[in-house]
Amino acid sequence: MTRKLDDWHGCPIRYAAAMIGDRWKLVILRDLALKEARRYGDFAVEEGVATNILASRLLELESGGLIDRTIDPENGRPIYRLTEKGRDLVPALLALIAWSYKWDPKTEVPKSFARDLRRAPDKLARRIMSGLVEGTSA
Amino acid sequence: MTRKLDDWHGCPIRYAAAMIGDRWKLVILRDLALKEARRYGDFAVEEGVATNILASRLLELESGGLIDRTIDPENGRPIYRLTEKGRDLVPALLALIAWSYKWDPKTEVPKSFARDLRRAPDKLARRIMSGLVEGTSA
DNA sequence: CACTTGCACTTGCAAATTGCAAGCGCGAGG
DNA sequence: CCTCGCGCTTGCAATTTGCAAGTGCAAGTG
Repeated sequence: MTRKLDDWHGCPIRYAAAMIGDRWKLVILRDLALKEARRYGDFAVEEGVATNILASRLLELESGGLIDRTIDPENGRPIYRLTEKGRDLVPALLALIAWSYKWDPKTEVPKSFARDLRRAPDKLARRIMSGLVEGTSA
Repeated sequence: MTRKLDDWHGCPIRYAAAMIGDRWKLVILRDLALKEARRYGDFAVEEGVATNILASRLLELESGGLIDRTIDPENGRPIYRLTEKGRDLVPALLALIAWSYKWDPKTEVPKSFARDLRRAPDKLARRIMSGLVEGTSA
């Protein structure tokens, strides 16, 4: 986003910050990982992103290797998907969800989801991640 | 950071995005959680934050309840610490570290740390978190 | 085939945020 | 007192953001 973010390698948190340290990116990843969003118009709908920002974030995520943009042969329109690198963020996203569940007094995380998350986070993560691999959608 | 971030409650990822969805905040939290940074001048040193940005991020983290600013009676200068809410982010930070370890080709995460992280992440998280509770520093 | 529609962006511009450099206040040390 | 270091604050230029409107294109309609 600013000059030489390329240099933000090395330190793991700095690397993660460069890759996903932006509220729109987190929201887009959420939509891809947990809401089955695949099309441009599906992202950050509730939050109301400006379309130019959305476009630039998608580009950054793509060039960071977190998402993959392909064209749907059925209608010529783009389809966005998480790459393996992007899918690997699921455990981190779940950790954030667990945190928000605990600390956001207005949280909307369903109790059942929170329970699964607490009892067997790895299992839940694997289930979500495998559900995201090619062709297992919808 | 922009208008009505107060409304970013409810959805857990959106909440987390509002709280820590910013590269400087992640870096500051890293310094507090993993590098024993406590003073204004200790934060994001390698990354070179502008001091005005640092000041505003510290304020935001404080008003979000993630950190706590107190005055050191010894010398009248501020000391920053993670609150319980802030400490609870450690597992999420570790998940990000694990991810960066895997995907950053230039990662500087020590192998031994990565091994602990893989073998017993919860244990590592607990160790770090308990090391951060009042008075256990230095 | 011309015409409209829906989707995926792109563009222009004003407003907000960022980064940089310099300045300020204060407690400790000399 | 005077100076120094630390923890910010301020001013200002450069970017980035958000909003609104526009463009290109494929598919549907008559």
